[in-house]
Amino acid sequence: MDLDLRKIRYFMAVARELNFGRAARDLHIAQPVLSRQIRALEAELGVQLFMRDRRRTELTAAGEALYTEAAPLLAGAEALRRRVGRAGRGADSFTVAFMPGLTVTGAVRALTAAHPRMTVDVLRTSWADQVEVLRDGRADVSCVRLPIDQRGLKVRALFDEPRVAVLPTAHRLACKSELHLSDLAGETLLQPYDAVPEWQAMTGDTAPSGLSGPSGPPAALAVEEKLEHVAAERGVVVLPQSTAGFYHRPDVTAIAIIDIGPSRVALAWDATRRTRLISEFADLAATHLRAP
Amino acid sequence: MDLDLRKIRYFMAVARELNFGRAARDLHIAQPVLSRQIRALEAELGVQLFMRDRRRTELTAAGEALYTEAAPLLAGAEALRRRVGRAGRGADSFTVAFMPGLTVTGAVRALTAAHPRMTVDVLRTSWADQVEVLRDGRADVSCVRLPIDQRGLKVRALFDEPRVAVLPTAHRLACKSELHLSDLAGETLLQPYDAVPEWQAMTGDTAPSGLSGPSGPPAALAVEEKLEHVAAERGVVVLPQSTAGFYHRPDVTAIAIIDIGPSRVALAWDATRRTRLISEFADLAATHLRAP
DNA sequence: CCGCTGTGATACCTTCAAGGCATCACAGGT
DNA sequence: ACCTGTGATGCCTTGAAGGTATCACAGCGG
Repeated sequence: MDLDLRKIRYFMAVARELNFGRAARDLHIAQPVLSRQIRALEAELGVQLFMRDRRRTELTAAGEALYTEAAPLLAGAEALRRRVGRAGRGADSFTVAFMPGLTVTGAVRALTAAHPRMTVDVLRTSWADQVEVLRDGRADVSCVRLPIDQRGLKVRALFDEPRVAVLPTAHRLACKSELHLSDLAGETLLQPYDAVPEWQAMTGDTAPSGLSGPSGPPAALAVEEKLEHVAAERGVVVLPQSTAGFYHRPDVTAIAIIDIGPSRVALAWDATRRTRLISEFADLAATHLRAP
Repeated sequence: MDLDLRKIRYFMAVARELNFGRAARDLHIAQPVLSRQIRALEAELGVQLFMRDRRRTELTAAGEALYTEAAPLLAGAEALRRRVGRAGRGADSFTVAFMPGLTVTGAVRALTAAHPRMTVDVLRTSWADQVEVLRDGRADVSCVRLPIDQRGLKVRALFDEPRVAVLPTAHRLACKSELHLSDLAGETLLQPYDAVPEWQAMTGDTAPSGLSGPSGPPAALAVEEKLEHVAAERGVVVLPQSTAGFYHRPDVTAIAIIDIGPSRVALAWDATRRTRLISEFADLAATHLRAP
């Protein structure tokens, strides 16, 4: 009758690993159990999900469909449990997530003033988190930097801000008041190429999403770590102005790049949620959040 | 670990009925089973969902939260199963839903031409269905008449069209070429007031959503039924021009109302879905679907 | 006051699905 | 020929979900 979220979660593990044994270990169950559960799921859906070939396991078309569509369902279930738990703890609360460098205080203050009996929480996110917190219910709205995967979300643009290059203070360019992107030719970019599309156009570099430099550190670094690498003269990073301005250390310098697309900051929320408080906060954010 | 959709469905039944016995009968299970399942759900969520009072059953705040948030989750599960089933049947297909009176042929033709190997289905909806089909996966896009509940959906406006009054052909106004809303003062409106907001402003009538007239027939009539009532001179209805034009019968006449807000037609789709085909169809719809 | 009715909860049993362990069947490599 | 890694089968145990019978209690009518 109802489909079983446990089985769906099992399926997701197998689809990720494409290997029943490893997936079973990840799930902390025995492999035969997993085999049977997947067969049961296939029977229940009336559809074959995997092509098992004694030697390798592959997704069928139906399996692909399930793999892409099931993630939001599981996230939705998690979000539901979080929100109900919060409602049960009696707290009429509202959580605003934000990326480091963005300041949501003004809008949060205004919301608190409008609803004195409500608890307004804030939650710091990272690049990886900024949308996730909406899908799993940890936050009601999230102040994000575009681009994001907008599926399942409503997004409202707040403001644009210039992007800056962060250089070692000792760098030959560090004394300039502004830069063109071409000034950076030959520098090593310490971040995934797709974070700065113009870089790719300039250098022709198309490595998927690793860091440049042959032995570069792994991707998805925290901003603090990136700055550490810059200070060590291992390369440069390009950041939104407010992000770079948020961390100040004497050994690195941020300089505006004038011929590069701006970074856009937006407010995002779950498209299925109630609208009252969220749209109220969106209005407040639009008036209180501006480029620095 | 994972929450159990069966229990959620049981909860929804109890929350609807606010009575364990009746809910159990609706679910075709015994009442003690339902009591235990709800208690188990409460234990699992760590939250009380109902205030049981020997005499009546009421939702707690957490229960309210669950009641409003669980519906999209259950619909999403249903949609998932539908889509996977369809993918399993091998058909790479795309389903376009539409309200009666709207003609989607042009856009469907264009999509078929662009993807000759894909099956493009169409699905007729009603006012009650037009959004439901998206939430439960019966359609990929739906050509709707606004306003709709936009939660969980993306919406793109297509065109506006005038609204007409449908009168008995024998009516004193049936020979006019156009009407003002005030011409209809004193007529009986055979549809929910909120379908025509201006009517409410004109007459001061504020009955919630029943039909006017003391012994009016029940709400949510099909268009054909409304026309039948009009022909029987029991009152008038206000419809979008294309809806009225779609059904022609000699005993009723449609006349444009010139001082009333237009009816807006839009394309809507599930906000969580993949975007490729949908946005392609949205572009086709924007160019091919126009006011008649 | 007593008994009737409708409410949800409890007790006890049965069935079946989910879990574990041991083992099999088979494809590739050494 | 043997070993290794793969997923599938067989058999057992446990626990959850289902059922029936019954209880405890609030309200109502006589």
